[in-house]
Amino acid sequence: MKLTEAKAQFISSWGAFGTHWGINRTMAQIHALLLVSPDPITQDDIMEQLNISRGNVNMNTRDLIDWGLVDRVLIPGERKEFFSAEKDIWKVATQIIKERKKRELDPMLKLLTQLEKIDGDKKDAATKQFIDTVAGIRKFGGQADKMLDVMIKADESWFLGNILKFFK
Amino acid sequence: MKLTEAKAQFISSWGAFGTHWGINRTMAQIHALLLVSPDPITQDDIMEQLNISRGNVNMNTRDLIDWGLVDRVLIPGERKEFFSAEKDIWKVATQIIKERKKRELDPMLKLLTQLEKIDGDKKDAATKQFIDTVAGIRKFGGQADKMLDVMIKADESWFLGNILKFFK
DNA sequence: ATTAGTTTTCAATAAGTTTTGAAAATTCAA
DNA sequence: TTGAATTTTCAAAACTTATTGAAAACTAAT
Repeated sequence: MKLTEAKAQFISSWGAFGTHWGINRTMAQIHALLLVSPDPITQDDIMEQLNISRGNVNMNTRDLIDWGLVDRVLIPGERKEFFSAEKDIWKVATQIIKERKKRELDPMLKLLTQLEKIDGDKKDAATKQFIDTVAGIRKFGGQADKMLDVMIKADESWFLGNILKFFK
Repeated sequence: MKLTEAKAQFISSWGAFGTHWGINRTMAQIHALLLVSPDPITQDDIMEQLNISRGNVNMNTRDLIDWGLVDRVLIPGERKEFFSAEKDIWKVATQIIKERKKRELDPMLKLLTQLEKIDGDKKDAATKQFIDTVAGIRKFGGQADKMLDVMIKADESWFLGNILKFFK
């Protein structure tokens, strides 16, 4: 397989992969393109390589920047803005975990804590079932939350070194 | 807050939550409804409680069954089919992990392994960058894969007990 | 201050996904 | 068998989300 073909394959698969994770196809493709580009590239480069409109590139690069996965780069003497992606996959992963935790897990845990406080007879089967289910999810979520916090703070080599010992 | 209100809130939030994870709103809502129902319920119950069509209930319960999250239950003397969800959240989580690993992670790792084998001059910046990026993702994915395998096989109390010691 | 280059916005539209509902298929009891 | 109850299917419709492209806003050089 040649480089050009491999890049196209990677970009397309990364895009499809992203859709399973609530990330839109184009955003994931732009991210993939930046991941395999050795140097920063412009809006026009992205438009041309992925065959998408300027507006689309603009919106999706902005989202990628909000996610902390892409940076604007200013190149001296150049009028246009350039974009580059963090290429260390550990940093990419921890950044995504950090954001999704903040946007999804934390609010869900807050809600579950509220829902556990319902008034009602704890002897009633429906009430008991509800409280048990909600409490179970909340406890599990709380453990996941703690675990992810440690992951975010950890350093890759420490983490992988230890996780392998743990999961011997 | 009263039970009915809390259930509605839970179902609606679980549905919204699901959309961030590539699961459609209705499927997540049906799952939520089953999670908080003490006894198995029928298609008609689901239709009525969530205000959705028979076809929709049918398709989404089938998907939930494919995911291994919901079971058909036969109640002696009843003509209709009943549905019930696994309520142990650890089992729910490991089941989801197992399925997503099979459907997404495993094929992605297979592809990345292929892409690393491209022909081309390893001295060329673009080629080198590509191979490095792909190899980085593949290695990281491989570790995640191993870790998830252990989780799937583990028992909840063992896992949470140890993970807390690990992440002291 | 003007202008050419560049980025951003956003209403219109296109594309994609979910839902409906009625017909077809299936199941089961008599 | 027959037929009533139930489940399944799937084309059409409704809804949701993503994309375009042209106008507006911004930026920097002259």
